[in-house]
Amino acid sequence: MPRSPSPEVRSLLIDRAAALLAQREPVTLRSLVASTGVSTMAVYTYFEGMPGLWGAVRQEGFRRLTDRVRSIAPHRDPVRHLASLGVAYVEHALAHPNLFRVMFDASFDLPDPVAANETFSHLVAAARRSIDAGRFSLDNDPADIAVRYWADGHGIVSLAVTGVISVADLRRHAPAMAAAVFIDAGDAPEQAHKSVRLAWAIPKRRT
Amino acid sequence: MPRSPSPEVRSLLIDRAAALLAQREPVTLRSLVASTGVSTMAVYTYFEGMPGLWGAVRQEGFRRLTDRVRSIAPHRDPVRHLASLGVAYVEHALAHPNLFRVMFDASFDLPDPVAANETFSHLVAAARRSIDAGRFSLDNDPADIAVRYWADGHGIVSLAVTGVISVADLRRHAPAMAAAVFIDAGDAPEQAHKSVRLAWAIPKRRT
DNA sequence: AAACGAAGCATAGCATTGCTATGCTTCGAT
DNA sequence: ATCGAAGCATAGCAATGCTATGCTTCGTTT
Repeated sequence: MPRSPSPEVRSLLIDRAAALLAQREPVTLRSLVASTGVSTMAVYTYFEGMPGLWGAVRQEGFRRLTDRVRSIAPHRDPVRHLASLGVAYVEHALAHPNLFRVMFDASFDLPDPVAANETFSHLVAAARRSIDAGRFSLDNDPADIAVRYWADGHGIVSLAVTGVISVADLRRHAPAMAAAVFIDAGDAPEQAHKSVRLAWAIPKRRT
Repeated sequence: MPRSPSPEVRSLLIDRAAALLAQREPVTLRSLVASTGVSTMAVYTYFEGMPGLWGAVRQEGFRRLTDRVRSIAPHRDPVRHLASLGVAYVEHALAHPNLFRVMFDASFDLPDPVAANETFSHLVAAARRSIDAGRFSLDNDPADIAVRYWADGHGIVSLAVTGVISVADLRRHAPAMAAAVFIDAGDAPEQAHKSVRLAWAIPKRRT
């Protein structure tokens, strides 16, 4: 049998790619392996080439987002919890803007729909709890609310990450937009605004 | 004095880049000039390199969007007009998905904030008319409504273009999301839904 | 009208990119 | 102890964006 592959090398390369990305340095085959001790062939052994590496980096981005989302303790106010998920999404994108771009870079033909699924399922679950708690109307499909809420946050974040609007505008508009989605889902305006305000007031991680 | 530069070559290259993009073929320096009769140096004469070309392609994308937006005759119902602008945005992105991606590709350090301004000003104007007509609350800032409406549409379109959601889901959610923004701005729910429904019912251009 | 010269731009060659070919090394199975 | 499949280092390939160089063009000048 062969020499066993070391998962360490794999995550080493992914981490280095993420680091280069964060430093705004070009992520090339040779810059990746530089100062890692491994040769360029490792990228082909573990990722079958650069596109495969990008796919892995993308998954890593979703994994970090998922970690962040999982770290949010469910709140007794399900709408506040849902709002907190949106905060996590925004903070993740602002903390890792280049990683965020790679995550949604459509130049991959591998749509990799699984990567985002866990995050999405958290949204759906929170939406369902909000319905069950009587905050959202019973005729809502939790998945529909989740899609709209996601699209909502994704849009304002994307515009900020691409520089079309400022981060200050993002922070100004995002809470109001979230509240609008919740109100549209049937929540009472005052309750929606309160839940959103509390969710956004929590101090954010810098990671 | 020199040989005068020909704007024809400039737009020829931009159009060819857009065409390659639409055909999902790689846009490289040499593939650009192939079968155009000009040499690779033309790209440096007119665009100072590939990044400059990408910037020009991006502007071209916004120019086409602006053309589409300008072609929308103002409606006596200002909210319906505003909704139609959103429809144009969605149809533009679906008709030219790769161009849409380049338009919002943040790998350019040139934010080129002017490019999107005309489209944005149309949104602001329609929002202002909606306020003046009494459809939206007087305490709204038209620019705020415009930003939120844009972010709203941009988000759902981006998720569709990157393959996270289907185009069918896009068409299902986009009208409801638009209506939610309008209702949040103060419009009566029934009127908002009616204006949106009529705007989306108009047959779309294929361009 | 003839000469000048600045700018367009065609050709050729450069460093860097992702990738492949090749062979050495490692290490579990027999 | 031997074999062989897999890891992986080295070297070299075509393609990329870019630069250097010089020819061509054509408005300006006298």
